[in-house]
Amino acid sequence: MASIKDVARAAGVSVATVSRALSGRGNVSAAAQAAVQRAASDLGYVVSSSASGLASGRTRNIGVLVPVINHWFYASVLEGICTALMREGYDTTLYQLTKDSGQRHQIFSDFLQRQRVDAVIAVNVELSEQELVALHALNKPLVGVGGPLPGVPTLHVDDEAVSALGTNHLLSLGHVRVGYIGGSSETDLDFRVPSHRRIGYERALAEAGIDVDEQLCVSADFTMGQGYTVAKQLLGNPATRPTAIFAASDEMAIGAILAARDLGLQLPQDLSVVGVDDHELAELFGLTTIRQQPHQQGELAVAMLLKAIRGEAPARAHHLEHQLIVRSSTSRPATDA
Amino acid sequence: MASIKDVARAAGVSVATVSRALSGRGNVSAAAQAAVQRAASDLGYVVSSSASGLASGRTRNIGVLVPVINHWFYASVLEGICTALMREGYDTTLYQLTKDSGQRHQIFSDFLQRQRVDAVIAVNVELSEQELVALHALNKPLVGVGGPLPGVPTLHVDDEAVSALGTNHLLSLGHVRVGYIGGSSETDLDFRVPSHRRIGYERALAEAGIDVDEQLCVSADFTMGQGYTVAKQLLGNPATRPTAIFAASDEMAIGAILAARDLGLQLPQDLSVVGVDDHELAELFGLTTIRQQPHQQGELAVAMLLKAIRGEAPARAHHLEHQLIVRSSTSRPATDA
DNA sequence: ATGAAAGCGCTAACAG
DNA sequence: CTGTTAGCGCTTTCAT
Repeated sequence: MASIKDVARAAGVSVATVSRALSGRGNVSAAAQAAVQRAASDLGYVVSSSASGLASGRTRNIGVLVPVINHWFYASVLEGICTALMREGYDTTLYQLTKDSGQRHQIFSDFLQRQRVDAVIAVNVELSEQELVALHALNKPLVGVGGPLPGVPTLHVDDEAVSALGTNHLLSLGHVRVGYIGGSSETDLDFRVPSHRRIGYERALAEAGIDVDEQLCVSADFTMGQGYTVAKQLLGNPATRPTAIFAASDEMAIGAILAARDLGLQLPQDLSVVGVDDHELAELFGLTTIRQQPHQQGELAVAMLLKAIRGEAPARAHHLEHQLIVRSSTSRPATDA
Repeated sequence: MASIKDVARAAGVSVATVSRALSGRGNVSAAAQAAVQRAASDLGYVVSSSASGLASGRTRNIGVLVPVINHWFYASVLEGICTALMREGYDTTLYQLTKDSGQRHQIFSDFLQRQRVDAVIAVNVELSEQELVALHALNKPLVGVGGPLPGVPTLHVDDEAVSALGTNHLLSLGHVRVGYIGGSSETDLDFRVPSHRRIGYERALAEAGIDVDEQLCVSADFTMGQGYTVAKQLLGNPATRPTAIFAASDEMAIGAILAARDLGLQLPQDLSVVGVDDHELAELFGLTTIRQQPHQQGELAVAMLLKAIRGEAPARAHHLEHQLIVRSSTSRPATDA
């Protein structure tokens, strides 16, 4: 394991010059720069993260907090983060923030305290007051993605606008009985998203002069399986069934499509469905949806964070773009004739 | 930020004793132990990873190499790894090994060289000879999950046995025309899995005295979308269509089920389908499958690695259990009458 | 069982 | 622009 001394010797300069040449901090003559570069690559020298971290206080490592990994949205954001960080020479250290309070406590009181990371990205995590305090007490740059976090600049789509758009798409096609599949109050606690989505849905209806029919609003946990289950309930009774459904996630929307098929309903003649996400499966099901781009959200979060680390800008919360993608799951309702 | 000196002072002992008490290395009297523990928690002291790493050479951090994150299998393994490592007080640092050769090179020549990790878990990554050499040159404990890696103890299911089991299930039901959806030669390079799965399929047929019909064997990329596409081809011609399909992943199997439905085929009367994984969606589709438990594979990999780190055991490659889960997607073929 | 002290490998004043 | 040097906070001999 070559050390900085070896490089200094080989390059015929002092260790300080090596440090400067390799880190790009401080002035180094072109000649020295070249000599160092050459010696370093000859020796296969790479700066030790521990030594550098100890001396400088900078680790070139970012902590990422996620509630679950095995889920399209989180995995996509994580990929974006990881890709962007790597490009900048940063490592990504992953902390899964489950429901287990012991584990959570350990993360905030040990893992994040041991100075392994320069900053933290929190993806859609819901924190207790205490946890939030602990996070801020780190005194490190923080960026949120997804759910808003008090005091933390956060990137997320405008959930209310998203669902208003989806609902309006259906209303504009002529649907009047528009169902809603959202998050349960339980998942509400984690995401804060469903309630905003619900509000957007209700707002769109109100603007169209339509009353909310509680019978048409059901809750699931954002998965395809639950989407299927609740949609079957919603669609089972031909007398009360909606002609269209707005689902707060593509996975639930696809569950609803499968339920409709199993009930013998044809899309879009008998039922229109709109989702949210533009999940990788949306196309396969011809699902009309509102696209959000989690991968890109991750990359953006990294960009914001690095700015903060470099002291360039006071990161600000930010609404991300969303876009209606119309496919074959929506059309005008069948005329009752 | 309290340092070890502060703790030493507060506990009335030397820094050496604090270090010993907190790390559990070396002998410490019960009294000193208690005093240190108390002082540390009073001060909210946590060992600095950089300082400890620099002094000891141990980082309490494990590097995980994955080809992609946004995929059920990888995300599940990763969750298992992350959970198990956290339980042991280790951090998880993620390296996504894409196809980009520049990025890959950077990972092996920089990221893994900077001594940030004590050991590496490689999940289903296919390495070049050079990369493999670089990995071994780290001289750190290594464990593989999924695809076998030369010279690295690896955990994985017996792919040949898995597909032989799936195929045999279909044969035992009386199917004779059994199709196969496997990986393409392109994905073969990454996984090495498809070829083993293909071999198991062929072995099962051979043992039943059935010749492989190349017309019935198609390739996809392990996704639902491609599974759908190739299955439509496979099932389109009623004269040549198989009565059963064995797919090398549940996602492809589900794609095949969707294709069959779109072609007006009833499962399991007109077509039986078997997958591999026991993906979270398998139940929704009533898919008969061979379960492998990636989350558990991740946990096991961690256990093996920690043993190696502690110098306890020479980790050995290992076949993991798999299990046939019979659901409603398989039955006897319809009698031609 | 405990303490003193020598590093671990690097960075960042500081002096020139 | 460059070199010297004092730490960064901890671990680990080596004594005692």
